[in-house]
Amino acid sequence: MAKPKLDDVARVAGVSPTTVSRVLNNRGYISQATRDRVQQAMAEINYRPNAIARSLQESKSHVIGLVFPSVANPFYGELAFRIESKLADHDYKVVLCNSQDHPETEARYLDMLLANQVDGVITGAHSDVVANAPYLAAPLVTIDREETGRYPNIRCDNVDGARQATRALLEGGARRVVHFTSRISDHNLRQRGYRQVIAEAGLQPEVVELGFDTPPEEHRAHIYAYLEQHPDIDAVFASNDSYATMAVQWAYKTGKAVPGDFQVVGFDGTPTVRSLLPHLATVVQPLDAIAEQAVTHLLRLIEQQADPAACAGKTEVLPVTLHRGATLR
Amino acid sequence: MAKPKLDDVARVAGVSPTTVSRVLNNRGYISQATRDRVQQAMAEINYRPNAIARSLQESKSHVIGLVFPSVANPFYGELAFRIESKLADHDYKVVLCNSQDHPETEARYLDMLLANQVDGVITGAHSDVVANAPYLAAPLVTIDREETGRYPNIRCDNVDGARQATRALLEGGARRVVHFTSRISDHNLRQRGYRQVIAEAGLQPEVVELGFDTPPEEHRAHIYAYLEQHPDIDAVFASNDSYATMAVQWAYKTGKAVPGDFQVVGFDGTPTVRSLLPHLATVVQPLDAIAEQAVTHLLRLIEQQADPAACAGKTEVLPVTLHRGATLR
DNA sequence: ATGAAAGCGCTAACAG
DNA sequence: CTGTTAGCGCTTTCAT
Repeated sequence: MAKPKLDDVARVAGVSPTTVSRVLNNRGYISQATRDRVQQAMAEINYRPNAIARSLQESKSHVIGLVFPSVANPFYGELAFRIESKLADHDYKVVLCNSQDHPETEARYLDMLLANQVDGVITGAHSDVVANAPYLAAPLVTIDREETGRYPNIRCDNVDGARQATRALLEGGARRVVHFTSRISDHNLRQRGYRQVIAEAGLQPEVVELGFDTPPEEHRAHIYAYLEQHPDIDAVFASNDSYATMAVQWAYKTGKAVPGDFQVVGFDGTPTVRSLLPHLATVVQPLDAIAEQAVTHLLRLIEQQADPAACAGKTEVLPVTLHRGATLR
Repeated sequence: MAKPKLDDVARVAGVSPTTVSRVLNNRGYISQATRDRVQQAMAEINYRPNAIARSLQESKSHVIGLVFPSVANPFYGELAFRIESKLADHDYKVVLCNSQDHPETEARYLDMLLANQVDGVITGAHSDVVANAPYLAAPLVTIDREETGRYPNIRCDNVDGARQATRALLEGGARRVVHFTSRISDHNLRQRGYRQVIAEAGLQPEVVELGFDTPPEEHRAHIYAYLEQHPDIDAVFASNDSYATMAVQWAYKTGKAVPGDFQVVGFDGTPTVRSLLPHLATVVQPLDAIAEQAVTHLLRLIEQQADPAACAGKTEVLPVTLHRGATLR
């Protein structure tokens, strides 16, 4: 037989649909007797309310869209896990979207999410489509981006992290520190921190761009080749732990002593990477705080219907910590 | 102003809602002139169909529930990424659920998903709630479980992987191979493969249970303590790469030569781990094939309304490959 | 080729 | 305390 609906419960219990709805939502006055009869009827026919019909009625889906480059990347995987868990505590579901940093993919996902009447969106995508979309129908919070002036942004203190990392390398005696990054940009805050400290030390910055959507093995080849060609580089500050690990592996392969001859610091420091590679020095992002803030901000926007314009450019910058591991002198 | 609805388009275009619906879905006959007028009206008021209303009407949500222990774990993160991408190609959305292997959490998620009228469920959860639920309203496919007899299961060849790993350790000269696993069980196929090869070699199996929902650092402590107390262990077969890495780290710390004095093989071999730790020997699961099969099976169940009973116990066992790395002699 | 009316499953006025 | 009625936004008979 077909799925029982509210009307079926009403019929079995011998009451009106309204009454059933009332006991379901615990609204209004109902006699204990009726309540019991209704509940019994529900149990009897194994009734489950249809959330879609409800959503249509209240024009609220209780769904949040999560747009990330890819949860295959532990940084986003960890974040997605935390965000989903926290949202679940508030009875929100999460629709997962892996944009792979393709602008068109991102745009398609955004469209899809809006068509699905999501109550909000959290995005950590790199491309600019989502974060620069004109004001959306749903509240949106971005993670780890430069300010857009449009949507709130939650991120760690990238400049400070980069400064700490670079300074630590110099204090360890590095004379030539290269910075590997995905994309060169003046807005890139990790790059900015690196450049600051390098300049303060009277050195020349050396930033190598590895590209976003190229496969990991190309990054590796690029890193190896660069280090090969510049043998007097004695330190690497990488904009993520994957690049950092590749640099360390190159050093091992080449027979360089780490951190004796060659120091490395990465960025992100997810639990996954720190457990797998405890010796890797890295700037640790406060994943939990980021997730917490993103969720809190979004829910505030959704629930108290805070004025989006007011929260527009709001940014939350969370502190990082340097994990010194054993690739730093 | 409020979101434009289909009726608004109809009014602007000077036609009936039915006609608008027709051009929207490309159904029935409509004159080119009308079609154009309607499309223009849509563009004019920036109309987007409401997917929720549609879902209610067609009683089909185009949503798949994905229940995993946690996408913070690269194995599930990678799988989630692939599954979501493949489902997106077929216009299905994914609702993400991290059950953390808590049976009650899993049960709650399942309830939620059914209330939300998902068209199907894919689960890789360890606990038995989902996989042993009585026949559900929606098709369900499980990943990496023993057969339930109820739902189709997609998995890699755990027995073969374990056999290959254990055999490789023995061929490398190991005399005492311990197996670290999450949970001891006769149904555990990796354990079974290990025991088979150990028995064939006339040795005693040695299986250590580390527990599922304990934090990683407890696993590490447990592994270190066990190895400390049994100094003549010269090889480890771990049921995942996290345990394997811990064993390797213990060996480094203790000054044992790897693989000279101490060999290690893990399991899973996700791209993440292989990139971070290329030297770790591990049984590589065919992630892409697993995702592909899971999606294909599920869509088949959903779309051609294949008889669930027919597909019930169906299992798909995919081949693994041993990555020898450098922790294996 | 187009429209009127009914209904997907539920909730919210408004009565009583 | 409970029921009647209308409607969320869309699709779908059934007419015309």
